[in-house]
Amino acid sequence: MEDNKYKFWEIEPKWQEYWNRRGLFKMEEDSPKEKFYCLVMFPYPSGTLHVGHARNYILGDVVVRYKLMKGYNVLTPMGWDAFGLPAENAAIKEGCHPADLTYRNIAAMKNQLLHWGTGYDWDREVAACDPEYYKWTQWIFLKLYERGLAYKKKAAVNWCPSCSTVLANEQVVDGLCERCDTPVKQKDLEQWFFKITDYAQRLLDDLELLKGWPERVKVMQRNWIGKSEGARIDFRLVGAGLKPAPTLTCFTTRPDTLFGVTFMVLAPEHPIVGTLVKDNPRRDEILSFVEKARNENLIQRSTAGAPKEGVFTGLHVINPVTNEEVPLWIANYALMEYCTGAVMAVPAHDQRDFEFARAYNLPVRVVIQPEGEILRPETMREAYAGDGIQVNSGPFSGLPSREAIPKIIEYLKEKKLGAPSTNYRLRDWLISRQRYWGAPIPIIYCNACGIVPVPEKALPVLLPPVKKLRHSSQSPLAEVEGFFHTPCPRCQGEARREVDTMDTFVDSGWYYLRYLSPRDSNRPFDSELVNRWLPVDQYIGGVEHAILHLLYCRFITKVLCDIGCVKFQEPIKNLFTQGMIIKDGAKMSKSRGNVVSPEDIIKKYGADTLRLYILFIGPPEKDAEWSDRAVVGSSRFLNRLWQKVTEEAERLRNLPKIKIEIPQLSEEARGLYRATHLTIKKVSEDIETSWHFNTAIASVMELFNQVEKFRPTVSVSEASLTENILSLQILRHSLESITLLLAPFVPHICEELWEILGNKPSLFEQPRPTYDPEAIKVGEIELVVQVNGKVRGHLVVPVDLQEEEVKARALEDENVKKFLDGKKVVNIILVPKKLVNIVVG
RNA sequence: GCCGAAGUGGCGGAAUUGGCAGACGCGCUAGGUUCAGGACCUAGUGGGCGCAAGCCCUUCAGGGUUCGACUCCCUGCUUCGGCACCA
Repeated sequence: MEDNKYKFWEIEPKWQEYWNRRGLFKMEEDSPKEKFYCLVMFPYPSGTLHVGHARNYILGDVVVRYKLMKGYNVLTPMGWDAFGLPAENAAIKEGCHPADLTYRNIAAMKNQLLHWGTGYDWDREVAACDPEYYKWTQWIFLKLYERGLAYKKKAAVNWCPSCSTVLANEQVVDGLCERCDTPVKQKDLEQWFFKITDYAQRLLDDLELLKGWPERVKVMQRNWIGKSEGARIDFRLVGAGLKPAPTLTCFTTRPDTLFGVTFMVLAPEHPIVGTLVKDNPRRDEILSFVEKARNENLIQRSTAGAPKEGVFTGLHVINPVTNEEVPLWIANYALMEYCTGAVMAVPAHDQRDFEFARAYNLPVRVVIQPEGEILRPETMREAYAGDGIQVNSGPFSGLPSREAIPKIIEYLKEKKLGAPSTNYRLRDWLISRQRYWGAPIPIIYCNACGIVPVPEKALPVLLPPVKKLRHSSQSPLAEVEGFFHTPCPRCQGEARREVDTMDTFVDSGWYYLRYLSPRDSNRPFDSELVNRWLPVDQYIGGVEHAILHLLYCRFITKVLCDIGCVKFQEPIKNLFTQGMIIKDGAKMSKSRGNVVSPEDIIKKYGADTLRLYILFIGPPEKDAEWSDRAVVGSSRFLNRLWQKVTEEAERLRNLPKIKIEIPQLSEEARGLYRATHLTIKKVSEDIETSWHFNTAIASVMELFNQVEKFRPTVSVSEASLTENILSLQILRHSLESITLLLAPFVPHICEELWEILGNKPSLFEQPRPTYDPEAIKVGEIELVVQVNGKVRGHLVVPVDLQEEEVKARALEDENVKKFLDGKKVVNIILVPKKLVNIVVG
């Protein structure tokens, strides 16, 4: 039966072409239907997509097709996160232009997506490296600049010597460059920043609004923002002979330990250090320590548990509440980036201070005594950071430490010695990159006018062609004279362009807005459309973007909202973070050589098998181990389904339509009808409530196993003609239901089978089946009978049988009786429709 | 160190207002079909005892609550992820 073969290689291109022709994935501009914006994280055009990426896009496609069948007006756009380092590095290596490489990769990856049957509105395609796109990335920079949210400062920045660029804090992992694992160095450079810290509190507060986000992502963002509440406390510096005596302010979350301060430490980078060493007899010692600490590898210096080192300044500060003079040190564990760079040290109650005190023989003073033990400085082996009762704390002695905190803050405030303060770990977003392949920062430096933003109408600042890219320690654009040489837009005098480009996270921070009017050359996005279509109803992507990308999107949206360009505070209503696909116990990567190519699977089994296996592999939010062998299971199932439908099609297609009346069905047909509707219910619930497509598919497989066993009534007698037709009708109903239920998962084969069964395409314009409550009603149910919690028998009873009668029948069961023999029935527990448990003593 | 998630057959995984543990699939075993290989079909498949009916054990370990625990509580172990000299 060669004809009956499941020819996926013919079917799949045919339907892909059909959907495209029919415009199935085009959003309808004016439609009374409810909108649904389904967004998948746009890929970086690296060259090829592996099955891990496929999971992302297939999940998105399932949602899109499901929503189409539910009658939504669906927006399903796709684009390319096309600027970035890898393309530039590859271009240097190959001696070509990154644009050529990028567009070649885009073409290849687009082709992949087409073959997976994932549906997008390709008319809305965007690429971040397209001048028509980055023009508006630059526009966003200008808007932030106008509001004082983009600023330039000299800062010690993270410098990757291998990528020869600055990295954002977020791109430094364990002191190493996120991309190439090179140890990151500190370098002082003039850099552009976005003032995301202004939005720290709002970014934190509004996490509450994100009901449709996974909890773990919100927790990660919360930790990243890192809010700490406490106080700023001023300590007067003495001994330097300076008048007036300068004040050193430190931040603490534990004002309750203030009476236990026995010294203070400054970060080596603290600006006051320069002043302190003047006329200081210890000058050389101090400067050599500072020099050493500043040159120390950032990884070592900023790792918990690293040895505490410092140098005494010879100077003292005054504890504002005790008026006691305590020594001032400079120590490697104090960080200039966090808050004021000065730390009041309480060795008894802070582990780092404790280690430092022990190393340099500084006093330890206990001011909080825990319940049930007495701390003695001489015998302490570590700091006690918990709660307790205040001791040696002047007027606050005797108070529980929790209660002392607000009282001490209040006291400081009254005496003008300090103030309540909130601090965040979040730093401003460093966006300057000394690289070529990114959006140029639209700024001009004029000798006369200073920093001048490029006028909006002069956008885009185009990336100039370059002859040959190479690795260098400065921005490639600094070598293109025709680029940086420019008249000042204000005075027309001689001026210079900024030669740095923007971090690519700026590009991806707003792309979801551009999709609504991707070809509009007059504005970045159409506010009216954007306000109608956003927030994004469903965003799908990898959890690796939980912090950076998603935080930046939220930030940019809030800024645009403040400017009045959009009317919503949060861009993403529902977020789904899918798990990784693991191979041989590790993440797929070219260097590991464990990449599974979707194309290989498609060639052998077809795109629908690929899709089915990826969806069946496990719950989509969890990581899953890829198994080449297990793929055949999905292929087998589709083949069996194909065989069954094509075999039955002949007699089902021309079946006279008779309304299904449950009472007229044979027992077998009624069973199948019921199973069909239970499956419809189960699949709908799995999709709606949990996205557990693996169990949805399993239940369809179960139903299909039952369909294969089903034998329609074939009787010759005139009287049973209706029964014959009805039983075939049920078979047809089951097969059609299976086709409709599976359609979002395996769309090609389902379209084909739908047509073979005598229906008109596209089945995505069909409503999804809903379950018939009548169909799943039953007259009899099976109960479990337990004795002392162990299953001893089963009981089939009418649903509405009286409780007493059910109990009586349970006691009659032969096997149950064996366990009751000679024992006393203490209790009988009856769970309606589930079980009877007989408790014996 | 802090925060979070998870631990169930040979494997991926099912089962949650606490109610038959192991659905579905892979693999494996036996049989059929096939010139052969593959594909396909039928039956079986957590461990132990038994001809069978059935019985005992089993959801990381140990305790607890309950008529009943993979599910809830406590203690511990392991794995993974995030943050980390953040004052």
